[in-house]
Amino acid sequence: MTEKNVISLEKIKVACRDCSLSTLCLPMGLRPEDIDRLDAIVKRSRPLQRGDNLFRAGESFRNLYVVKTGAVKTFTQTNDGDEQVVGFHLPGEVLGLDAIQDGSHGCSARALETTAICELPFERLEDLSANIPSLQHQMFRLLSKEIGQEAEMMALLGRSTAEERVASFLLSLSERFKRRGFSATDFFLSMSRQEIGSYLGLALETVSRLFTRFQDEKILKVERKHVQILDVDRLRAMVTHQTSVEAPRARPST
Amino acid sequence: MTEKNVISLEKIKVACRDCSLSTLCLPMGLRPEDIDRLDAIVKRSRPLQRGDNLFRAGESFRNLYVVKTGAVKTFTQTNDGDEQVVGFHLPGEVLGLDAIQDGSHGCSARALETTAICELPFERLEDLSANIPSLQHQMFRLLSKEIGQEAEMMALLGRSTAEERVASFLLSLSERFKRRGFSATDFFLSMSRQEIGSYLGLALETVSRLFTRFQDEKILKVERKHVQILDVDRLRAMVTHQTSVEAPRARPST
DNA sequence: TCGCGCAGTTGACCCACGTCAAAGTAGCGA
DNA sequence: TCGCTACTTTGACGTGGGTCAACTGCGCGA
Repeated sequence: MTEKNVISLEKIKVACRDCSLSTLCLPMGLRPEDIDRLDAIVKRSRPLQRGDNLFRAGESFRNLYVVKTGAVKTFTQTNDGDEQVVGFHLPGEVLGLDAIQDGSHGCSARALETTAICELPFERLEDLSANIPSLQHQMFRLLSKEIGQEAEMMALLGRSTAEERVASFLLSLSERFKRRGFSATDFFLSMSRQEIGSYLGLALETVSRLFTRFQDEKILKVERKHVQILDVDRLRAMVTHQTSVEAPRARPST
Repeated sequence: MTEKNVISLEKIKVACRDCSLSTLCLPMGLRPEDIDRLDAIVKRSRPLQRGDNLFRAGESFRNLYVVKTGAVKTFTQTNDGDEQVVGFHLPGEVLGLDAIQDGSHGCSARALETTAICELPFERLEDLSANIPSLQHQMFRLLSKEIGQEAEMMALLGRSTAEERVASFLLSLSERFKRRGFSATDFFLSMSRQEIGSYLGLALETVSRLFTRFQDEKILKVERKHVQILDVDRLRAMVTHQTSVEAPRARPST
């Protein structure tokens, strides 16, 4: 409606082959002609505004969604009414994978800021996968990666202190921003302390206190949503309970 | 080596089409001729004894594994040395799904009791999937199901009290045994208190205390590994923080 | 059959974090 | 510009469950 939206609409109409996310997203590792076949089934709709739902828990499953720009949270409702954040999704990350199983979404997804989305009709994606071996392989990898990441998160929630959880969360964001070409040490949080706490299994006050403490200890500079990481090494050092398999010789001789 | 093992060896050589797990396992929903094609790539090796490793973290990924009889735990090492249990796997459940992504196993798998395994060479499974649409679909569902279950577990670890975790664990085992044709209310735990605690993010003492308390409250009868559930409804009532989406109208009017 | 060792139980203690409360602050609509 | 609301910070307090320690008892091997 505003001029800004018109500009966004132009921007999001980029084909997969020209998209800056192609090394992170589904097309990763596909041949150019296969990327075009994938591109042909992708729908690119109007961007979501902060607070808009992408889908709701219980809705029937038709599409996978990829974040193109912006950020999305996924969440469920607990029996006592309040929401449980299940994940945060940055550009290039896929949503809806848990819904393939029973044909309906197990969680809701809502934009944390203005967000552009690519929509992938799953039935057509399945057809295409059966015809493009490397796409099928890529799909399996994608699903497998999600399983591995969730297992890591389970380990974090099961074993770690509040300090480790917050440190781990910040490092995860930092690395994901970096891979997307943003600063690894200076970024804005699009989610509230409440949402971070819900995701990490902590009270929002605990998250706030840790941000303050990290700032006092010159590890971070925090001003509301704006975070600067001043000492990555000390953050890394906090994450001791992390599963030790995936990062062998992380610190060569330090 | 003993006569028992010889008998087991006979038993495990059952083809998929004759296997009692076929409604739980990968062949679910496949046409008989496709089941036979799947069966042709399945390897059935000698059973594992308690404590034997099926695979170790870091080993290169070749196969998916399905538990045929027995039970397996998957686990990682934490940086401070001790083990973190990631999952327990009963007959019909698939292991190794997280390894598809980067070609090596992110966790180790060890038999909790004498266990028979079906081995599925993943490359051949991929080829077959590309040729049998319903198998590809089944693979996607399988991976998706794992994602959904892990998300549920994350919610449990993030929000719940020790009581809820133990109740939830017992209900999960109960339902899984029931689907496999065993008693839902009378079963043996093949894992130690330590392992249960590690899985649930609790100290082993806390697990023990809760078993004792549930017994005092006539909800359970526990004698070491032998558990009898006396009052399922009260166990269910404890699991209040569970995500409310997947079980609508669980208690119609009660 | 005995004795060792490990799994499980139980008790005592205490601390990390949740809860409750209140004050400060940014952002937004009228 | 003001004032409302939602978010964040900070403090005070209580407690669930972790930790340490001692005891019990089953199961296995000699």
